[in-house]
Amino acid sequence: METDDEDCSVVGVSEDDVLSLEHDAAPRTNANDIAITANGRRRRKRGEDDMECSGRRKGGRAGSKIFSESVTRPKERGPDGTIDPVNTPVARVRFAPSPTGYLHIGGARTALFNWLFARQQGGEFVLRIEDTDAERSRPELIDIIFRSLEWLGLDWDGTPVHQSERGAMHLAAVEKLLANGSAYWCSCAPDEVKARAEARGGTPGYDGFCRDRALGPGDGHVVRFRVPDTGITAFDDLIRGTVSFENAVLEDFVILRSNGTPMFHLANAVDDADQGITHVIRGEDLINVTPKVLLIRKALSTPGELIFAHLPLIVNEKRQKLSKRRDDVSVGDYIDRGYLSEAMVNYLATLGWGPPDDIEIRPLAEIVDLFRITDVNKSGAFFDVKKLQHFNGEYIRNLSITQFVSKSTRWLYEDTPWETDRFDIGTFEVMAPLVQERVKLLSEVPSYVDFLFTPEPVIDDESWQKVMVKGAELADAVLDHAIAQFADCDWNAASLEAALFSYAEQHEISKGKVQAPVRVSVTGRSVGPPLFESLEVLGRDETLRRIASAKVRLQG
RNA sequence: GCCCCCAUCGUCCAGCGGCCUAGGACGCCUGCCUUUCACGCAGGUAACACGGGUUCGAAUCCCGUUGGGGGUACCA
Repeated sequence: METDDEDCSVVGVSEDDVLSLEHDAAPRTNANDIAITANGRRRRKRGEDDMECSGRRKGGRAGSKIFSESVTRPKERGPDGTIDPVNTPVARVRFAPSPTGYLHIGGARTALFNWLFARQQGGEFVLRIEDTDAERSRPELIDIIFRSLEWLGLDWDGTPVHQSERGAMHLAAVEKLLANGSAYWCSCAPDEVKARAEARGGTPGYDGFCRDRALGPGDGHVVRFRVPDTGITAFDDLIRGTVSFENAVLEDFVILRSNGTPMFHLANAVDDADQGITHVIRGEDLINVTPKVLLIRKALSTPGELIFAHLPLIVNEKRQKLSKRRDDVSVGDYIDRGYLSEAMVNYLATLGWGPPDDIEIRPLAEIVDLFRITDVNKSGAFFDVKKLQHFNGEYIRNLSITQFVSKSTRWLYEDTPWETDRFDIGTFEVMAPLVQERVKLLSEVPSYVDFLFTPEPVIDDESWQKVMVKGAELADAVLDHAIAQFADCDWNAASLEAALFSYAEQHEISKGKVQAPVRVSVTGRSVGPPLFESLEVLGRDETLRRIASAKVRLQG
């Protein structure tokens, strides 16, 4: 089939949004020119306005604007905007996971880009569970996938459709294809197909053996689609331009299994049509199945045309597609490690796309506004956990104390280094602000406050070695000084600081060196929250007890 | 093998024929701030894969090479 390369300009992309880039900046109108490149892709031209935007980044954290207000955005499109309110159908996209595993990073990104596109277009984002393969589908995973999407904040429209429940419709389509000659029954067993392929020279693929045998249904029979021998099947991709395949290289693929269930291509083509899907946004790993789906649609006389956008793959350090098996990519695992969904979604949005003003960390509402599917990259993107962590740290620091405490809850009560009944939320709340600005992951929270809730500090060997053993002489002297001073000074951070650092002044030693032995004695580690606040919270008796105990240990 | 896709700092993104002595972010390094750590601040490091065209002019357009990835199932 020859797909007339129709315009992809049905895609509505608002180019006249009013942005408010900083709280104190007056809203400005951004009128950007549209240019259509040779291959039909819409590109956005940067105007002077944009230069002005990027220069408006001083003050505040560079590249970060979590605090900013969400943008105001007029719903109506400009006179020469891309949405024709009368003739353009509402964009309707779908995320179609198959429940063969947890939602992983790649799936999350695909869902996100679909969601971004739908929300920006004022269209719909629907879910379809592609569970036609009963062997591999695990129903219990469906709910986990939903919950992961909810965690990410990607809300969907309507009720998710389960492909497995639409068998009748798929079968009807197969009947139709059989009836109009676009498909035929085949009795070749997989190993027969393979054997013949090897025999004729190693080129894999089905040889069309049963094409004209006029077989009917039967045990072990499948239905294959009759791919045209000539011609090309092409489609326009919003990200890649025109992609075309010669029909001759496509084999007659199976559309109905011998157990009577439909294959992915068939169900996919039928359901997209039935659900009124307008745009298919998915990973590039599916680009090769597109001609098959297109061929089926044509043979079924499906009206309308799908618009595709194949996203670049997210890859691992070896530049391979993320795999559930070898890579650590389950969204659930990231939740468990203390990533904030806002940070995850924000980071995912920067994989394959970047905002025109280079400000990467920003509220989702702004990303919805700025996102252009046509500006998505073509090449694979490495999932950089380091950068994700940086985003996460930014988001954590921008939480209110209340939010921080609340989001830390599960790390305070589950699998903690302390006995639950020794934990005191009030005590934690005092320390919270000091912890919040130091962690990149919520899972790190316990290590900053554990010394307050365990009977004894958990001694970190490396810290002990460095401060107490190698610096034994100083440590001993400082500890003696601390014991003497702390015995009767006022018990607050300021007094404690003055009391301890008087040693630093007397002996002309840096404060850093002086505080170290006390820190290790009391908290077990050489790093942690500010020392004097920590001591104030711990209390005089326990502080003195730990210092004395450390001295004993130092001796022994 | 065959088909498809891709190619700018280590990584992510910007670049849309002159504004590029290639910009931002993460990372890394240096310094400042500082009771540790972290934050913050000021710097630094570092890239147009290669070869041909087209053009007055190419990171940007075209072709090829090389490299990488994806697909090649009665998975999706």
